[in-house]
Amino acid sequence: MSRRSGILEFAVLGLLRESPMHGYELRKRLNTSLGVFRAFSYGTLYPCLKALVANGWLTEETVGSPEPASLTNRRAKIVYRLTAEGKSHFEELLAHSGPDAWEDEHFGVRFAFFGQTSRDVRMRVLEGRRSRLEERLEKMRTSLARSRERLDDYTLELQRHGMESVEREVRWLNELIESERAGRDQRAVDPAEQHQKDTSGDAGGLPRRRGGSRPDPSDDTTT
Amino acid sequence: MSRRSGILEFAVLGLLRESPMHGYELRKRLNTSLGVFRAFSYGTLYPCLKALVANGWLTEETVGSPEPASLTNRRAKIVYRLTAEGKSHFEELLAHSGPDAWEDEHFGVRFAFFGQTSRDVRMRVLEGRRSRLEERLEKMRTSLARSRERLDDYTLELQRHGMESVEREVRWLNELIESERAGRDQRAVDPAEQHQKDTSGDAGGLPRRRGGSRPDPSDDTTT
DNA sequence: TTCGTCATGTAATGGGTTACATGATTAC
DNA sequence: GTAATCATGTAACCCATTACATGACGAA
Repeated sequence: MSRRSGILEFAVLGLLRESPMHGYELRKRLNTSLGVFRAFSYGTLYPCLKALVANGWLTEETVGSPEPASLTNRRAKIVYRLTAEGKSHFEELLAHSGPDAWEDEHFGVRFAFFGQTSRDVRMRVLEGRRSRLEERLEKMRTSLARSRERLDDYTLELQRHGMESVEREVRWLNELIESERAGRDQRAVDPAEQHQKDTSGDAGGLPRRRGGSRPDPSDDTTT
Repeated sequence: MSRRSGILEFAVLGLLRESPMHGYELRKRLNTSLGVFRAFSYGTLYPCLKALVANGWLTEETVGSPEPASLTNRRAKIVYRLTAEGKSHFEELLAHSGPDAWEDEHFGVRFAFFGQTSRDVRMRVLEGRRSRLEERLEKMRTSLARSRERLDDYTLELQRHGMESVEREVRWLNELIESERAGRDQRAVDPAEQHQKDTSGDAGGLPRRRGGSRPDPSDDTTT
C-alpha cells in the first residue's frame, strides 16, 4: 500500500543499487547527481525509506550507537541496503517503457539510470519522449496561430521562448537517438559488479563530448 | 483565509482584468495563453473562483438559465467579473517584486503579465531571475566538478544538458534586460482601456522578432 | 560558546489531481 | 443515436513541504 509516487522510490532503489547509503547522504545524491529536476525533503525521504523497508525492498542496518568503542560515532546512522527482491523490483521498473516514462516528471530520472537500462528500453523511452514533445509543439503552434492577434508582445515572447525550449529538447533527443542507433552493445550494466570505471566497453552510444573543466584534484570522498 | 497558492489567483485576476469570463473559458486560457508552465484542473479552478468571490475580488453573474427566451442557452454560465477591490489587489500583486517572484513556479506567470507591469518591476523581476539562475548554475558547476569521476556518461550528459538549458535562459534574460534598458516608456498598460491593439506606443522594450507563420484567416472566436 | 553540518524523524498543512456526478448542445 | 465539447461542481485522495523536535560533533 501507499505507492509513494514512483519517482522517489525509483531513484532511491536506483541509487542504493550502486551502493548502500544512509538517508542523509541519499538525499544529497538525490539533489545533486539526479537533482536539477527535483529536490526532496527529509519529510518525504524518510517515510519513503520506511515504506520501502516494509515492502521488503530494503533492509536497514543501524551503525554507530551499538558499539561502545565509539570515538567516531555521531548519531546512529541507518544504512539502507537493497535486498534481492528490491533489486529485481527495480529491474522490473527499469524495463517498463510505458507512456508515463516519458512524461516530464519521470523522464529525467529514467534518463539518469540509462546506464543500467537495456538499449531497447532506452530507445523506446527516448522516442516516446520525442513524440510527446512533438505533439506538445503541435498544440502550441496551433493555439499560437489561433490567438496570435489578441496576445501582447510579452505573452508572445514567452510563448516563443517556450516553444524554442521544446524544440531544443527535441534536437537533443534526436542526437541521443542517433548515437543510440550507432552503438551496437545493448547490454545493461549492473553497477554493483562495475567496481572501477569501465572505459573499454561502450555500453551505449553517447557522443562523449565532455567540455573543459580542469580535473580538479580536491578529493572529498566524504564517506 | 486559504491563500490559494498565489499563482492561480494571480493568473485568474490578471485574465479577468482583460475581460469577464466564465470558468470553463478561463481554464482554457490558463492552459494555452499562459500555459506551457502549468495546467490547472476544474477541481482547482472552481473552488478558487468561489474563494475569490468570497474575498470580494470577483462578482459572479449567472447568465443563461433565468431567461425563458432561451434558444441558445447551454447550462447556465457563470460569468466572473473583476471588482474594483479585485483590480487594486491585482495591482498590488503586480507591484511586488519579492524573491518569490522569480522562482520557477512564479516567474512564468509574472512574465505573462509584464504588459501590465511597470518597467522598474519588470527589471527587478528579470534581474532577480537572472541572478537566481546564475547561483543555481554555480552550484551545478561545483557539484559537477566534485562528482564528475563517479558519474556515468548518461548522468553526465543529463547534467550537461540541464546546465545548458539554464545557460540558455540566462542569455534570454540578458537580451530581455538589455531591450528593457533600451526602452524609455515605463507606463503599464491597463488592458481594459486598450480596446484595439496599440501599435504606436512602445510600452516596453521587446525586440519584436515574430517569426514566419502565415496570418491564417480562420476566425474561430468561439463564444 | 555558538555556528554549521551531520543525522533522523513526525505532525500539521498545503496545494493540487482524479474520479465522479450532472446535464445541455452540437456535429456526425 | 452517439460522441465530443461545453459547463459546473464535489469528495476523496496523494504527494510533498514546512516547521518542529532532538541531538551529536567539529571548527571558529
